[in-house]
Amino acid sequence: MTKAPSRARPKTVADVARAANVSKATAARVLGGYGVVSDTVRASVTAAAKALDYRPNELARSMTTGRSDIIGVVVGDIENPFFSLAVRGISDAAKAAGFNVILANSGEKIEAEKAAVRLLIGKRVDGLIVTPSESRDITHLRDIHRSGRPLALLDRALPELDVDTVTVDDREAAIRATRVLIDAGHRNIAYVTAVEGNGHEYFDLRQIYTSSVRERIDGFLAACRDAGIDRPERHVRLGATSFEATRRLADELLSGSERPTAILASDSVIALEILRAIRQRGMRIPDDISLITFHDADWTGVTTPPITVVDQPVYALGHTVAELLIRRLKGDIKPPERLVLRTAIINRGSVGPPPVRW
Amino acid sequence: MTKAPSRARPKTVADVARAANVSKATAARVLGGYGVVSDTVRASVTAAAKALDYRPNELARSMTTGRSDIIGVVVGDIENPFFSLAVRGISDAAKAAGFNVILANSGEKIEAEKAAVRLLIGKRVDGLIVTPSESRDITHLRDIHRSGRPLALLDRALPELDVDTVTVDDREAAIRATRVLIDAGHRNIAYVTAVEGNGHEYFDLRQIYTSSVRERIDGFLAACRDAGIDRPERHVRLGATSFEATRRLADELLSGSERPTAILASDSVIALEILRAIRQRGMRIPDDISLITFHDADWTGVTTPPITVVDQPVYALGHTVAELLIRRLKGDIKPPERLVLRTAIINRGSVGPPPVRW
DNA sequence: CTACATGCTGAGACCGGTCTCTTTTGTAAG
DNA sequence: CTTACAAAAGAGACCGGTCTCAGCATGTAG
Repeated sequence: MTKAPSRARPKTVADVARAANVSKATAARVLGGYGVVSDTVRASVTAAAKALDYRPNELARSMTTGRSDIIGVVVGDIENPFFSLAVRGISDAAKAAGFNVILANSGEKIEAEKAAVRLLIGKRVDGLIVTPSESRDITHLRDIHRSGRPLALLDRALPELDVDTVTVDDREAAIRATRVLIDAGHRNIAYVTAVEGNGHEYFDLRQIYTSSVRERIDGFLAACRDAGIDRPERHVRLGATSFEATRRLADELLSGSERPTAILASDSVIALEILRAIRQRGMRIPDDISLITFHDADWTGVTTPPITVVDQPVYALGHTVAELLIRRLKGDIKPPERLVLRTAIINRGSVGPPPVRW
Repeated sequence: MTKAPSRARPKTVADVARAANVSKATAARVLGGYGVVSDTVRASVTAAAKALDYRPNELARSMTTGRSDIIGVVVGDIENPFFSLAVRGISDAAKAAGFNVILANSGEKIEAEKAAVRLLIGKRVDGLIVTPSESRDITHLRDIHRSGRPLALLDRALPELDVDTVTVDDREAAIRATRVLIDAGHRNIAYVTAVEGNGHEYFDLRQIYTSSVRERIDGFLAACRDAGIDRPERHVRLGATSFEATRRLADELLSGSERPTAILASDSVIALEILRAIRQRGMRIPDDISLITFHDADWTGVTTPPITVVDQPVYALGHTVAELLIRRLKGDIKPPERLVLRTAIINRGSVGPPPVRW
């Protein structure tokens, strides 16, 4: 039987000091590992601390020091394997440097993102890593910066915000992926992405407030135009923000009269849902339709056929941005860096020539 | 150009009080939303706070109140979709009740788990949810409990620790899954699981210190013995703790002279690696080998054939344990509950009769 | 023997909130 | 015009650490 929750007040420095017959200041020096103390006193304080089972109150500590050794991370969606892997990169880098990580989910909602930032700032994290869900409303990010706390951006850049940023070459990646499809003979290629949009069809690039999404669409369009494809923007589909939405989008796409012969998906979660829709209609990849997706999610290698992907250095993305932030936390005052990591296409079996119609 | 990190000292209650020409106590009442203040004063304080861009210092706040409105969560591996989904369940329940969540990863290492618990306790979280990585060394968990902070256990029970616990019917689930294979005619079934073990082959159930793992193995063995299978423990493989280890295990299994005709995997990450190994050898499912895995990971439905799985109510697992903890945080003093959620088999296409040899 | 540097310890302010207790103010009854 | 009493505002202690500064003892050089 475990002891009843006695709510025993945790021991404090003062308690230890009393037990060791020294002043609070001296006990604090030993316990906090600063200043200078004689060996004899150190020993007796340490002994008293152990006897009382003393644990420092990190709250009080970081209230006076102003440091918490914590990095706050706000990501769009932890359930997306893209982010969980990036977070591991961040955690590993943080741990190596003696920092801890607090994670908060924004669900890609600007309001939740603001709330998360407010929370983390309130908890006095030393610095933040954010995946900004949009570029229109960034006052909360400006505030972080203004409060003197370092901020670093992950996966999405904000031109107006001059802070350390790590992204991938989204535009290039989209061009290369699109070219793979074009080279295979496709002319009717759909691009499906997760950004919230008003209306799925027509759009203006300036309506896309997430840099990575915009870059990719831009690359997609460029590659299409380059190949002489007419009005490629007709085939861009926005709004794949949930299972259901993606499913609806995919169904529309596959049943329409101008059914694409190839689809490019902007992340593996979307691709999976599209794949399901394709399967359900009894269509075959790559004979009936070709598919490429961003993010080399682990399952993409085990489907039949395996899926051709844009391989992003996700772990490195997280690891690098954390390193940048930590460097800043340690007092580096170099001008902000904007790193762009390279992606690569992994050719597997999901791309073939377009089907010949009657 | 954003303003240089001016390191402007954040505004405090005292600053606001001064600006509004009231006492610190009064300003605090308005800002903290407690006590009673006249409407006029409230208005002027609020205005001053806005003008100064005041943000409360949660650290200082929770230092005096003793509450932080934070739930600490320690899970084995955030990258495992099982845990990310459970964490979403926790987060949703927490958010609904006005709590925030701090996440820490133990990597299934007991030392990291202890460090994480120490950190969270130090940060004075209000309560903890832990997925204990083993049952031998639980002093740190006892300590949480002793310090008066509520603790709840997720997915893994500890008989010696009488706290709120939510698990699934692991033993039953394993029995049912094994029966599916037995009913299909299999007699040589391997069970592959992730627990750290000294030696992969022989083992004693008492050597398994993770309750869910033990329960499942127990169920597997029971079902096998029930079917008259001789020494089924020969076919239990421990140690699938990493990509590489799992791969090695799978290769051994598939190349051995007593190659199993069916495999039961204890989680989807393991199953995926086994699937890869099977594919690479050119073997086909279910003709050459049958496969069932715990956890209805999203990819299991899109492979060819789709994989038969043990569907665990993962989201509910997280949601429920969080609710239990929150109830306790709100002062409920009922005796601890141990909830066991039900699982179900989803029959898909990865189980067939064993192949006939020559 | 005095002067001064050095090492160690103690006293107490401080961080930014909360909260108790006291004082002031406003209002209505006598 | 008091008096009574509630409502509102203020003063200051407190939480548990850190950190500055002062004090004291000892060591060493002049």
